Amino acid sequence: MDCFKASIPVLKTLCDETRLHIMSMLSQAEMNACEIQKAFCCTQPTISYHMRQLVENQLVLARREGAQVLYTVNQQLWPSIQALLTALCRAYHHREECLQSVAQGESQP
Amino acid sequence: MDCFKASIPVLKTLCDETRLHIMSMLSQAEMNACEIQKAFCCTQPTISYHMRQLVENQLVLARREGAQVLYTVNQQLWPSIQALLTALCRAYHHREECLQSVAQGESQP
DNA sequence: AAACCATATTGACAACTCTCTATGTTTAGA
DNA sequence: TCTAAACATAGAGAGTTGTCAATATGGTTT
Repeated sequence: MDCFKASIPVLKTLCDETRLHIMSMLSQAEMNACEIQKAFCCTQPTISYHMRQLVENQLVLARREGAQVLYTVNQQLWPSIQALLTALCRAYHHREECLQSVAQGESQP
Repeated sequence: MDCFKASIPVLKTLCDETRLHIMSMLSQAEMNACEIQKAFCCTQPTISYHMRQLVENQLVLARREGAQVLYTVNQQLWPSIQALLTALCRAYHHREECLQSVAQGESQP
């Protein structure tokens, strides 16, 4: 009940499309902000802003290496997060399929 | 990657303290909006607004019974959600304990 | 029908979020 | 030491969110 309150900052951080995309990129490989930015059509300060959110809320770890900062997902949290995201997307797509079937006049399985 | 995009509406819905509290109440028992409201110090329209978000985003199911509307958590999604919330809170509290230990000059386990 | 209870909708407003431009800081190499 | 690359910060503006008071709707009971 009151316990769940502690998870709000993480949920707030996750529910942005850009940050979610960054998370999925970082789950594949360690990257610096410059590489990350190339996947988006937004400015460098915007990416910097999102990286700050992700790091401050423990979703991503950062380590300096020379002039760059290398980012990785926090492996302590990522498996649980990924599990939920996968479940949500599965549920979503299942529902879409059902709606389509209905629209086409098929009977639902 | 692109899949996760579908989960954003659900995450946005979850990341509000009031709605999260409502979810945890509904996970214990079916309730109507009136009962839910008693647990909060906000107006009826505000609860109505939150219930709409929860229902529209499939987190909660609603069924009319006479004058009232009875709400339940969507059991298809709740287990995955609860698992993440629990994991996040566990991680959070573990971190808090560590910070406390450091503050007290103890050695971390 | 009238009064009442439960819920929904509308419009307004303060607070917050995300994005940008402009500028600052840090590090590496010429 | 100068320059360039990578990243951070500050301030401003548009859009979104959560809340409220006022009002409307739907169902029940008298």
